[in-house]
Amino acid sequence: MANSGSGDSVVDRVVRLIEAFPEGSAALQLSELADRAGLPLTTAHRLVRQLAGHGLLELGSGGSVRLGLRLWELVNRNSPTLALRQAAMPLMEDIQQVLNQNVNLAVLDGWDALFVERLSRRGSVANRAKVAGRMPVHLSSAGLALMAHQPASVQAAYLRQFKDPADRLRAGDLRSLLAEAADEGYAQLAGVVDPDTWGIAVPVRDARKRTVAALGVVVPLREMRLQALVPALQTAARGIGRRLGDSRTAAEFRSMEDL
Amino acid sequence: MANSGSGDSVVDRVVRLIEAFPEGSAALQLSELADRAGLPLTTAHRLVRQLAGHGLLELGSGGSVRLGLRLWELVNRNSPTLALRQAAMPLMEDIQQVLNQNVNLAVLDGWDALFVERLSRRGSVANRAKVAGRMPVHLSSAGLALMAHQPASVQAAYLRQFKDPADRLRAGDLRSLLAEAADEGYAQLAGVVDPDTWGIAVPVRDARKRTVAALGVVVPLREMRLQALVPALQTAARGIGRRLGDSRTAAEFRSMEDL
DNA sequence: CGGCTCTTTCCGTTGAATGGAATTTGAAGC
DNA sequence: GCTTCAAATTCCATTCAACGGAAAGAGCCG
Repeated sequence: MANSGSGDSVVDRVVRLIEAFPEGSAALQLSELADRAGLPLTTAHRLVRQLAGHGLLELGSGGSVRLGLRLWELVNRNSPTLALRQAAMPLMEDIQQVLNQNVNLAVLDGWDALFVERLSRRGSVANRAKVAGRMPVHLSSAGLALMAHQPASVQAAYLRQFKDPADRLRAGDLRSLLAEAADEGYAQLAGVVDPDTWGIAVPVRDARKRTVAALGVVVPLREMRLQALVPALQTAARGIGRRLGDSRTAAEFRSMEDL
Repeated sequence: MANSGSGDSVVDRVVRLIEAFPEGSAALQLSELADRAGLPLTTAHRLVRQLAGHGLLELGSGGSVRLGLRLWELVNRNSPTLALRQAAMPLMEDIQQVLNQNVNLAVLDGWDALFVERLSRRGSVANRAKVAGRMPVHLSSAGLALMAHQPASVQAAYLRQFKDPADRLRAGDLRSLLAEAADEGYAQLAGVVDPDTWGIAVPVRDARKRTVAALGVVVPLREMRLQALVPALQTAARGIGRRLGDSRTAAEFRSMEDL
């Protein structure tokens, strides 16, 4: 064989290599990495060495590989969420101080809510819904808040997913959940991660009224007081939207290419 | 011509492309990106499209390119600094609450301090020393604290840089600064960014006593009270080191390959 | 509308990427 | 200390994916 026995380009392989790291893993053995990326050991070895040469990966002793500090730096000094996070941070801190609850900020990516920032309840150690974590739209209040305010075409495409026989029921439920969230201006959902918590989220709109993010809190069931939470969140969300106004964030969602 | 007219591999080019984004830029024109990366327009175009296909880059309307959400996700859910930041976060919050000052956490990368986390003074808006920002070792208290506790070989290599005629003076100054920092157990430096602020940083050591990070604060000159700050920082730094104990962070610094 | 700039497609050329085989390294077991 | 086994690493002949100049398309502005 020669250039790529299978039908994928070098770029494809590099991407697969980076994607092959399982969530939260510190380091991987080269052979395991090759395996996970579906690459011949030799090829993986060559690519890893090249990437490590640029600092995007780092080689530990004994063939262990992990993401490089340089890559972290490049992405984080320039992340697509930077403007959003900068706009949101002060207001998220306000929420955290006033309500003393876990606060989070998510954007829509495909059919998931992707959490881009979070602040923990003071004193809490629990670390659910980590930064850079995902939750399916229908399993998170943030996801529902985001989807409820998407253009009709996106919602339709989303709901089409659930047209499968077994899920028939779900589609109806979801549709009304979304409608309700759209009407009320917030989404709520009994905690899926933890049965004793409740999630509430509101949409964050930019100057052009497009929903670019969701601002949410996770509260213990017994401390749940919608009357207090929702207005606070909505006020903060508007504040974020305003600060977002000038900077050209856009946060274009990748919509249905994924299928 | 054929495969790579110049002498660089596909991987090299992809890396150059990602590195070509200037700090904090939202989006770049394709042609400008090609220019900055030193790639023929056609080649840049092809690579960008491939990367965008995987979500590592995103294409805006009109040929604008920026880093993709997917890349941000992959790197941040799995960053090499994750363990360090998780260990440090609660104690950084303590410092922030107790002292009410800007707190930051840095690691050594080459001859720079790379800031991996920061908390702002309550109510402050100033956003200096951003996350993923760099400061040369000799211009930051964090850098000095880190370098002061590196093995002798690393320090020697570092100081060798300043052996150039013009910098002759500096080498001596630096050497004594480092020695002092090592003796005292903390480093201080009059604000370089802002003339009215002062930086103080202490080393964070892991279970094997290796200095893996620096914990620092930036305080207004008039609020400078070493007696109060240093012990608080040192206590927190020890706490971080302890929490780091089991998780295998290592944070191997890339030392002198850079020259 | 014509001139300009930037993006995108086309396509023949060719050397960089490839991966099986062989070798080395290193850790665990006897 | 010696053997075994699994891993990383080096070697190298083969060949197709990457390359990039040229040309075509897309916007934009005066």
